[in-house]
Formats: sequence, structure tokens, C-alpha cells
Amino acid sequence: MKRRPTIMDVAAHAGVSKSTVSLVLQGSVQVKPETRASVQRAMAEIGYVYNRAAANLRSASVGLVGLVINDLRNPFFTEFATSLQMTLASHGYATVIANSDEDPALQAKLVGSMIEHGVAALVISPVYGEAGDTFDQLARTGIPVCQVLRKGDERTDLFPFASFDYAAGSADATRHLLAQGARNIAFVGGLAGRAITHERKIGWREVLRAADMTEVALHGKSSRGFGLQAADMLIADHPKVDAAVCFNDLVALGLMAGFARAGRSLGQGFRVVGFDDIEEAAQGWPPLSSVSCDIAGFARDTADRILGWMVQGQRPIPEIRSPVRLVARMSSLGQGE
Amino acid sequence: MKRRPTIMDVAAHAGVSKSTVSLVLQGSVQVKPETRASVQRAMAEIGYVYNRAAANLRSASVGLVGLVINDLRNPFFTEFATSLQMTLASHGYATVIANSDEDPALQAKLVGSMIEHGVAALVISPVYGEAGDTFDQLARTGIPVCQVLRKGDERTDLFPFASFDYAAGSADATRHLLAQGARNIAFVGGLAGRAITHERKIGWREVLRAADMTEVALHGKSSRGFGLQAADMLIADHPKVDAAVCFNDLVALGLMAGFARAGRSLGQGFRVVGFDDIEEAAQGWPPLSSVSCDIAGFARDTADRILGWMVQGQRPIPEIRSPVRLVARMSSLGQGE
DNA sequence: CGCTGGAATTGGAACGATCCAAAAGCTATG
DNA sequence: CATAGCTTTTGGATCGTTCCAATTCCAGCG
Repeated sequence: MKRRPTIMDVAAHAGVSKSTVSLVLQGSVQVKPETRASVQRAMAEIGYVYNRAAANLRSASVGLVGLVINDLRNPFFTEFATSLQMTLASHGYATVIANSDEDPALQAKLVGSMIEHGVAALVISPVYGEAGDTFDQLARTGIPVCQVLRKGDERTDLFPFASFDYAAGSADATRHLLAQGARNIAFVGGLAGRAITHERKIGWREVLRAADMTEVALHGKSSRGFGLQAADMLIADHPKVDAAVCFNDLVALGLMAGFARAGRSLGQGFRVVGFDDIEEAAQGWPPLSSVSCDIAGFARDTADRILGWMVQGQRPIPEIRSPVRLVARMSSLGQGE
Repeated sequence: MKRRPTIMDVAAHAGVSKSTVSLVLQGSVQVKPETRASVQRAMAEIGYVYNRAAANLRSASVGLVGLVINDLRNPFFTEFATSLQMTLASHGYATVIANSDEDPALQAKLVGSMIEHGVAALVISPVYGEAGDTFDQLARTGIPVCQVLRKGDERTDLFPFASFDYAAGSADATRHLLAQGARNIAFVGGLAGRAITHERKIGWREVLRAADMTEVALHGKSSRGFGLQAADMLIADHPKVDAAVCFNDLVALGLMAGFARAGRSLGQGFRVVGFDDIEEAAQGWPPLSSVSCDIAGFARDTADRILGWMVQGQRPIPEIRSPVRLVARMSSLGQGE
């Protein structure tokens, strides 16, 4: 296996010095056009490829951005990761994506590995619980770090946080269900005690309290599987519940599947609103109402914030909330009338 | 912003030479334990972080593996990417993931960027159509490249190809539907003329021909949306069709949603089998029969193959097919009897 | 023809690690 | 106590770029 050609080989082939080749690579205006052409011909002839690692040895930073996600199988995060990666790519940055799988130890290892690889910045959706000294380590390196969607460290001045305005979203969803005639609205999904669960629940609770209604909340994993179980629990233990605001679409879809399984499908007056508006929400049947989060736009904004920080040194504001929008579909509207 | 400490700073702090520090970093057995300890203390004190880029300047290769996927939003690919990334991470490699979004030009750019970043190997699920000189460029660099799930270049001796035994899977699915009493089995989904569509269809066709049955095939995008449309088309134009083998689960789910929308839900004798066995297949309602592809296992195998090639220089065999397994669920079994 | 000044090119010193041969420190031995 | 034979440690060269100061080139001018 032959060694890959270097700038020196190109220089020899073109009969110039390595410095001239370097200038050509950087598109400097002060090389004579003929020289540039001959260098470029030489590069093509010997199949030269730029060695970014060597180049960046001087300037640190390797044009890499790290992305650590707690659950990459969740379509919500996938969509985010994809959009972020594509936006960064269009600015010439490659993205190192890693899945921490909700494991703090693994997260620490991944972050360490990324720092070693010299990522220029890091975007992280942290795991819950004790992150150990992961964030301290990040603080020491001084590279730009943005927290998204979850807050793993309270020092948002160091690690600016961006997420959605979940409370407003769940309030909207609850008001919408009320307006549709629901009288007993449960909250389903989300692990108890977690920040996001709290946020997505608080809007629902406020509206219910204002309307002086009883609160039924079922907490659990944010998965389709829990939604299925929750349906049975509601049917058995809370027969008066006639609507649900779900922690996310997966739970909502599971809940609907559960009602279908129990033979209580459409047209029986049960209304569901999900959260996240994943693609499937619109395309399943019945279409699921959902609080839409424009993840792609959020990802683009995140990319811009991190780029601004990396390139121009503008530190983003510590905490930002993107607006959400309720999309009403059949699962919450007057059904099969 | 202060400079990040180097091996020299550690050496000065610990009162040894840079070479000793380097030995400690590599866990050499031939440094005295006390020396090792004092070096490690020094590293901790001044907050040293290893600079992999510099280290690998000599040995090329940066402990990065590139992964280029044509559609990262598709859960099938997400699952693959996630498992691959995690397996590689456990071997100390970071994964650069990029989404080509079915765009050959973008794919070429991404591959170029990865080569520049010095990836040690590349795993690619290529876009369809003209890849331009992307593969030639890869061949020149000589880095290990595996094609997975799709074949973008015929030179499998250079770019070994791994996928699933789709033909066997669709034959199994079709036989299963026959055994369940179906008499008119359509094939739904998959863009016409594509290799994968062909593979997933060929088993179905063979079984039908052996049973001397008419072939109805509807081709289109492999999405939920097309499944919805296909349901209407079947109901309108092919009322005798009583079962379908679908190109993938998304189409199958769309198809089921479409039948539900048209009021022909369960218990009306229509049977569906999907392909891929994504998580949702088991957890939706009704549970979807599907040809299961053990993506996680496939991803681990791929990781092992690429690691073997990178580390020990063992080039994998040119073409390999992983077995698939039919998982029969309610969507194809005797329903609501 | 010698000089000047801007444009184009070049050589050498970084960058932060690894690797290697050589040096220095240690016994243990004659 | 010199020396052989270990174990540890060390200095320099090296990887492929960029950056900077210095040099060369060349046209124009007195």
C-alpha cells in the first residue's frame, strides 16, 4: 500500500516549492495564474489529497463538530441530528455523531474521545442524572458547547441551553381539547421527576386548574410500549378520562394503538394530542394531533449559534426557547360524526 | 483563551522528558511505577488533554471511521448507524456520520470531506444513480471501504458489499401468505428498476409463478405516504387482491393506515407483510408481520469486518448476504375470527 | 545600465505527538 | 571497583501542513 502523496510531492512534480503549493491550496490571489494551473495539474496527476489533520495541527481545531445524543433511535433526535449535520456540512464542517444511549459513563467516554479528536465545538443533548465531571472537563478545554433539548448542567452561561417552549405547547393542547368538548383530560407518559416531563406537564396542569378539573397523570417511559400499557390502565382505572395530552408522539401512537386493540377505536369520543409532530403523526391513521416543534428549523438555528460562537466568538445567550405550534388532526377533532 | 497544554508542559511539570510522558500515554510497561504516577499527577494538575490529531500525524489515520448514509431519517438506516457507531466506539473509534440525502453531488462532497479528515475507513450506503468518480477517488486513497445495503459500485473486490438475503425473505413472506389462505398477493412499494426492489420482489414472483397466480405490483416511493395511496389504488383498481408483500414496513404501515381510512380495517381478510421489522412493526396496532433483518447484528458484523480490514488487513469477501427471518404477527394471520 | 518597488516565490521554523537509537541508572558479578 | 547486562530515560528526527520573513523576479524609470 503506497504512501499517500504530500504537498512536497506535488511541489516536486510541478517544479515549485511546497510553499507555493500551500498558497494554491488556500486559493491565495498572489500566485500567478499559470503557476496555479500547473500546480493543480500536478495535484490531479499524482492524485493528491489534502491532509486536514496535518494542516490543523498548527491552528488546533480540525473542522469537526461533535454531536452527542442521548437516544439516536428516537425519531425526534434523528431528525435533529440529520438537519444539524447537513447544515454544518454546508459550512464545511464534518459532524461526529455519537449515541450515549442514556448511559452517563458512555457519555463521558464519548465526550472525552471527541475532545481528543479535536472537535471545534460540541452540541450535546445530555443524559439525565449524574454526568460526573464531563462538563467540568468541557469547561476546561474552553471549546464552545451548546446544550440542546435537555439541560445536563445548570451553568448555562458556560453551556448555553436551547429548547422548545414546551409549557406553552401543552397549555395550547389542553385548551384545544377543552374546546373540542373533552371534560377529563389525562397526561400520559414522561418519567416522573424529569425536567422535560415537568415542562410538558405544567401547561396542562395550569389549564386544568384554571378550569377546576381533576388531574390524572400516568408516568412512564416515553415509548410506544408504555402508550399501549397506558391505554389499558386508563380503560381499567380511569374510565371517565375522555382525552389525553401525551408526553410525545410515540406514547400517543402507542395509546391509540392500545385503544384500538381494546376495541375502542375512532368515533368513541376519545381524543389524543401528542408532542413532537414526528413524520408518522401526519401519515398514520388516524392522523395524530401533535404539538409541532419544527426540529429542522431548530437544528439550523443551533448550527448557526454554534458556528457564530466558533467563528466569530459570539457566545449565544444562555437560554432560549423556540416557539411550538399545535397541529390539530383527526385524533383530537370531532371524530366519525 | 489560554493555549491547551502539551506533552512538553506535562514533562516540565513532572520533571521528566517529553519521551517519558509519551511512554506513559501509551501505557508502556517500561516506565517505573513512581515515574508513571508522577507524570499522571502532573497531567491531572495542569489539565492535559491528548491531542490525537498531532499523534496521528505520523501514523496517518485518526481513529475515525466515516459513515455515509443515503437517508438518515429512515429508521432502518438510523438503527444501523446507531449500532455501528456504538460498536466502533467500543473499539476506540469515533464515527463521522453524514447524510447524503440521495444526492450524488452531496455524497461526493461528503466523501471528499471525510477523506480529507483522514478517516481510517468508510462505510457507505450509496445513493442510486451516477456516483461520478466518488468510488474512483476512494480506490485511489486505498482506505478500506465497505458498501452496505445498496451497491453503488460493481467492483465488489475493491468495495466489498454486504446486505441481506432479501429474495429469500420475500419468498418466505409470500409462502406464508399463501398458507394463510391468500389467493391474490400484490407487491407494493419500491421504485421500479432499482436493485433492492428487484431483490425484494424476485422471491415473491417466483412463488407466485410456481403457484400460477397473477402478479400485481405497485411501485413507488418507499414511504408511508405511498402506502396510503397504494391502498386506494388497490381498492379501486384491484379489488380481488387480498394480501400484499410490501417493500418495507413504512409502506406496509401506510397501506394499513390507508385501508383503515377507507373503512376496511381488521377482520376484512386483507393480509399484509412488511419488510425490515422496524420497532414500530411490533408495537403498532395491529402488529405488523414483517421480514426481520436483525439490523443491529448486521451492523456489528459490518463493524467487525471493517475493523478486521483496518487493523489486520483482512479484506472481507466481496459479497455477503445475511439471513432474514419472517416474523408473523396479526397483520397476516387469521384476523378477528 | 543601475535602481526601485511591487508581485511572486521560497526556505525554515513552527504545531504536538511518536519512534528510535543512544545514554544514563541500576544491580549483580568477577 | 570495573564491567557486563539489565531497566529507564532521553534527545533528536519525523509526520504534512501553515506562517513568516526573506529572497528572487521583473517591469518601469531616471
